[in-house]
Amino acid sequence: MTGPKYRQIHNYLKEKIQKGLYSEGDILPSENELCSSFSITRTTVRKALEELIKEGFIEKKHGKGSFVKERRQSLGLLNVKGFSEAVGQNVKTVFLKKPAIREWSNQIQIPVSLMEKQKACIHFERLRFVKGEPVMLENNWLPDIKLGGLISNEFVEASFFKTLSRNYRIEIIGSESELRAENAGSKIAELLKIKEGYPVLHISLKFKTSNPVLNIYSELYCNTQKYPIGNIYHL
Amino acid sequence: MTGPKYRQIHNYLKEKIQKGLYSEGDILPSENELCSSFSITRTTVRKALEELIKEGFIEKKHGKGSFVKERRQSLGLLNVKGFSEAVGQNVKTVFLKKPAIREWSNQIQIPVSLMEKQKACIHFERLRFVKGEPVMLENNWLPDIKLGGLISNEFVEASFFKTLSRNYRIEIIGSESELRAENAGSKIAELLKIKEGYPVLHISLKFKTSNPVLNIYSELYCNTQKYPIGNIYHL
DNA sequence: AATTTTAACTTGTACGTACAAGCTGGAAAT
DNA sequence: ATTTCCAGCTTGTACGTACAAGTTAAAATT
Repeated sequence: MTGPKYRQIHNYLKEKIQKGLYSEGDILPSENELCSSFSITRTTVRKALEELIKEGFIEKKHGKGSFVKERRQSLGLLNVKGFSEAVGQNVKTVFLKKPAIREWSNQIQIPVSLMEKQKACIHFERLRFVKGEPVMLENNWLPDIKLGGLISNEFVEASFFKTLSRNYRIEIIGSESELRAENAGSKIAELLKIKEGYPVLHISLKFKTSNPVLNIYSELYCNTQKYPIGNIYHL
Repeated sequence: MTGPKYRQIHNYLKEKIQKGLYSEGDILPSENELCSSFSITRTTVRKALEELIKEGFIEKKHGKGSFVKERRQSLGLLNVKGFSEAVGQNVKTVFLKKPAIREWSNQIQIPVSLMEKQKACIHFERLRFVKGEPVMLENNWLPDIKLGGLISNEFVEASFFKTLSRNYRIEIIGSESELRAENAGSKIAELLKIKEGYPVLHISLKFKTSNPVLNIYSELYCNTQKYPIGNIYHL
C-alpha cells in the first residue's frame, strides 16, 4: 500500500480518470497545483504524469496543461473496426463459456510459461456480434492468481481489460501475436454463420500485463468480410 | 543542430548502438560516467536514457546498469515469423518496382492525410521470400519530403525502417492497421505461387514516424500457411 | 476601438544534492 | 575452505532551485 510517492499520485489520478471524474478533454490540475495539494515537488508530480502519458491516459501541451485523452487508444488492443465507434449499440458479446477453472488447452499457439502452467487456468469463450451478425469467436486463458470475483462478477463494459484495469489496477503493457489467414472449419463456420472453407482471420495473442506473472492468452477467429480487425498503437 | 542537451546525448548513444559500436547485450557507461564525460547532471543523462528505453534500444537493470537490447523488438513492426531469427540466410527481398515518384494509389485502404496528398508520392513494391518461397507481397507509399538518396540508394539490411532510422534518424512511433482474411485474386495468387482462392492475409498499414508530415502507407498480402505473421510490442 | 505590451500562468529543460535500494566482489570472520 | 559481511559500485526516488519557452488574458498604448 505504500510504494513510491509518484505511484500514489499516479494511481490517484488514474482512478479519477477511470471513474469519469475527469472526462475526455478535461484539463488536469496544473503541476504546481498538484505539488501543493500533495505537498511534493514538481519532479515527483512530473514523474507521475509521465506514467499516465505512457499508459495513454493523458497528453501534455506545452504552455497549456495536461489533458485527458479522448479514448484510451492504448497498446494495440485489437478492435473490430467500428467496434469502439459504435459502442454499445450495435455491439453485443455473448459468453459461450463463462469464466471458470479449466485445463490449459493445447489450442494455445503461443507457448505458455512454465510458472503459469503450474497455476490453475481460468478460461472463457465469447462470441462477439456487430449489428446482430457474429464476427469474432474468442477463447481466452489466464493463470489463476486469485483475483477475487473475477470469475463470478460481470465485466466492466463487457471488457475484460477494463475490468483488470479498474478493479485490479492491472494494465496491458505489451503483446505478442501471430496472424494467419485460414479456411473456416466446421465449428468456426457454424458459430460465425459462414460457409465451411470461407477465409477467416486467426489471431493468436499473448498479452503481457503489469503483473509479471499474469499473461493472457487468446485465440481469435474473425470474419473480416464486413468488419476488418483494427489495431492502433503509439509510442 | 542545437536542441536540448538530453537530445544530443540521446542521439550520440543511439548512433553508437545503430552503428554497432555497442552491440547486443553490451552495458552502456554508467550514468555517473556519462555525467562526467559530457559535463552534465544525472537528471539530464537519465532523461536521455529514458528516451532510448521508449524507443526500445536499451533496458535498465536496478543496481547493474543499462543494457543494449537484443533485437530492437520495437513497436509492432510486422515480421514474417522466423524472419528476424533466420536473418539474411533464408530470407530474400526482391523489388518488383523500385522506389520512384508515382501517383497516390486508390489501393490504399487507410485514408491519406490531405497534407500528404499535396506532396508527390514515392512508391515501391517488393516481394519477400523465405527459403525460396514467396510469402509476402508488399506495396508501400509515402510522401516525398526530399530525403536525398532515398530513391536511388540501397536500403540498410534490406529494411526500409532501418534506412530511415540510420540515415535520417526518423523513428516509427506508432501505427494503425486493418487486418482481413481474403481469397487470393489472380495477381496475388500468381506472385505468391498459390492457387487462386487460397486464403491470404491482407494487412493495411499506416506507420506514423517522428516526422509529423511523414506517414508510410502499406498494403501487404501474405501467405501465412507456413509462416504466420508475427507482431510484438511493449510499453 | 484596435492594437501592442506586459504579466501571470502553463509545461520544458537543467542544475545540484541526498539518500534508498539492488548488485558484486573482496575482506573479514567463522 | 566456507560463510558472512561490508564497501563500493550501480540505478531509483525525492528533494529544491532556476530559468526558458509557449499560452492567454488583462492592461497599457496607440
